[in-house]
Amino acid sequence: MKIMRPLIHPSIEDISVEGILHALSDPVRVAIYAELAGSGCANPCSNFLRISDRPIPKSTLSQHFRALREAGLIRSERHGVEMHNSSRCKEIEQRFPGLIGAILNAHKVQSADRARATKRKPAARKTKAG
Amino acid sequence: MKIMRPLIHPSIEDISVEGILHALSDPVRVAIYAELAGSGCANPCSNFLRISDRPIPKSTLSQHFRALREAGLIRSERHGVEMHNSSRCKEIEQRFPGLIGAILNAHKVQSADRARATKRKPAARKTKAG
DNA sequence: GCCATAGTTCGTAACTTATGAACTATGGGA
DNA sequence: TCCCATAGTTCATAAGTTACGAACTATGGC
Repeated sequence: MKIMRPLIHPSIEDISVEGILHALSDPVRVAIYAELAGSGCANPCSNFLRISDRPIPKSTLSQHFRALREAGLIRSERHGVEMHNSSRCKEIEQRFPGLIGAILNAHKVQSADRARATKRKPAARKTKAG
Repeated sequence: MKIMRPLIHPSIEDISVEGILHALSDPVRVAIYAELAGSGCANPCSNFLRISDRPIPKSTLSQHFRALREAGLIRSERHGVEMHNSSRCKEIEQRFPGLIGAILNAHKVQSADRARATKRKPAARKTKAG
């Protein structure tokens, strides 16, 4: 029988800057994390199946949540059939003051810039830069 | 004959948060970048051959500099036989205020924590977490 | 021209990530 | 209690990324 290993949540002193930056260096994961950090309450994974322009397969989503969890960014708890995912931002704020806020703010700036650019020339999509 | 392609420096509006975070999610690259951002003057690549606990092969170093450069974090200019690498932190500060400062500060916090931990049990090395 | 120094490119082996298929885990009926 | 539906995980593997030695380019000095 397949093993369902327990959820891993690193303790605060085992969270690394590199791990945080790596976890948030993926556009889907920052988007998820921004949403979680913004909303006060815990969100199930399935809320995020359509966070990107194309729907995300649930195996992929599951791996993204694992990446965020194991980097120490979120806490996941099973509640019945679904997962309650919430940001660990207060703990991280204590260890690395200002880090999460600055990243989320930069992400917001970038989203706003992109929304403006898209409004100007709506046909241009999928460009990596410019 | 092999092509030596010109150095690529993205313009400020083409710099992405994800790109910055990815570039700085590598321990060698944050260390290099922290050094460059801290020192006022431009540094050649060869200054960093021994920044890590084990010496970094120069082909690897070259790729790390390329990653930093193409993420928009540094500017590299050839001066004679060597490269002058300097941080683009002022430009980035304009686009993403507080981001670089928070990351460098977190990196400093983490280095300090690790130095203390190493002093307590000096034999334990190479552990990823704890 | 030739050598030394600094850095880049290329090939490839090692690692990482994305995803479909098959699975586990839980709760709600019948 | 068994069966089904829903939510998420694991596994296999294909696709993509990274590290590094060897061979190269580029520059300056003699």
